[in-house]
Amino acid sequence: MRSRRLDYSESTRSALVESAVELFTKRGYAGTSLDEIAKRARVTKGALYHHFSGKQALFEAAFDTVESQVFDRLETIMNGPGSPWERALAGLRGFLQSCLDPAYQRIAIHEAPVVMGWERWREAEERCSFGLVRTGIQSLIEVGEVDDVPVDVTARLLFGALSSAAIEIASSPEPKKVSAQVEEVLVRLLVGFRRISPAEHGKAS
Amino acid sequence: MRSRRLDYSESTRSALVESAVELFTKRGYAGTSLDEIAKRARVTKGALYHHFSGKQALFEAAFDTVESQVFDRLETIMNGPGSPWERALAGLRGFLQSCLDPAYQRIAIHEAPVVMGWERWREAEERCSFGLVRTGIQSLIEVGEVDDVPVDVTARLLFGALSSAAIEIASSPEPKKVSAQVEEVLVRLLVGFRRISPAEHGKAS
DNA sequence: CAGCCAACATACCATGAGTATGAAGCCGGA
DNA sequence: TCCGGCTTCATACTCATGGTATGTTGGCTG
Repeated sequence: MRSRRLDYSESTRSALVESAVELFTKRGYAGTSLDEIAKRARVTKGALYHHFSGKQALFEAAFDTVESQVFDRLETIMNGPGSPWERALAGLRGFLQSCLDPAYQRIAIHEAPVVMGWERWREAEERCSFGLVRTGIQSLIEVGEVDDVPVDVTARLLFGALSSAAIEIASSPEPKKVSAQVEEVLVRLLVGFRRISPAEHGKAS
Repeated sequence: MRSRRLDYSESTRSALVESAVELFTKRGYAGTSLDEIAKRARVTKGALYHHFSGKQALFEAAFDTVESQVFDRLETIMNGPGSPWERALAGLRGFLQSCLDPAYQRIAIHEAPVVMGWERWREAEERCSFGLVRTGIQSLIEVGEVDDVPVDVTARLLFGALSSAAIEIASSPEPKKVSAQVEEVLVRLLVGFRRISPAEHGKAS
């Protein structure tokens, strides 16, 4: 039988992470103090340091939560129905949508590479959103929809473009308009990579 | 006649900026202390705070120097000889080359958006590298080489892709190979945007 | 129910950004 | 040439904050 203490423990831990996500999103990593995070979770710094080895570790926990949320969502899209091409387009829209979440944007896209270090961030992303972009391109190539381009590099380029675009969208006064433009350009871009005859385009997009 | 004091003053100021560039590049913004920067410039924190209002201001000064270096280089390329298409490709290579500089990479690309805030970074980039990408695309459209895509968004996408690619290149064990792949994919991408007949491709690339 | 240990709280230390004040030397004017 | 002022910097602090060391409480286990 599950111990009562473990329930409590896990509860405070998740409260800390949740608090961290909110505050890191609002004021950034450097701008938020551990006392503040602990206070918002209604515990003290002692509890925080019991559950996490330090500020970085807490940030990575926050990163994991926001990242996994987006990942779950995109995974269902990418493994959903439709042709690889359609799923790729749907995934693209899904990613742009996800990037509108302030938490994902600031924590996972903006600050994570700086706070965690680029190498570690890259590693984590490999198993998450970036990994999906990668496999998406991979499958498009395998099915023959797209020419045989270097997968890693192409995925990196696309991911970078998507991230920038997402921030542009979020910080724009007219997100809807910019979002539509981004989609237009991206589709145009992907179509440029296609092998299939132009007759297919209307059907896919 | 130029005062002697002004010479001294400017000298220490530039020494501080130079020191800041080196240390920020090596250990990042959060990882370097002002005492360290001042010590390397053979002055004390008092001098530092006389010339700059704080750590952020010093960072922005460092940002400006590395950014302007790259800008100067790219500007001569973009305003150089050749067709808009050729100059665009040359500028592209120039940018990738510039991104291999650790200082530009860490300060201007990685940390600046976080330290300065994305809005301010965007503003600064508008007048620098990003501005060049923008005007490059603009002129390609005007000449009729490229379809009439939304300039702002396309520039943002391309710039994001380029930045990511540059980091990928720099942190790769085989930079040459990755760099070549990036160029391949990018050219492929730009060609997808072209209107002109495929016969022109060989000449341009 | 005894005592042990996880789960915290409290009190402390060290570092580093920012500030207040002081000294030193260049510059212009008498 | 000498003097007042002002720029340029140095020294000595304060304060916020990440991290640590130690104390305390309450559930669980034999």
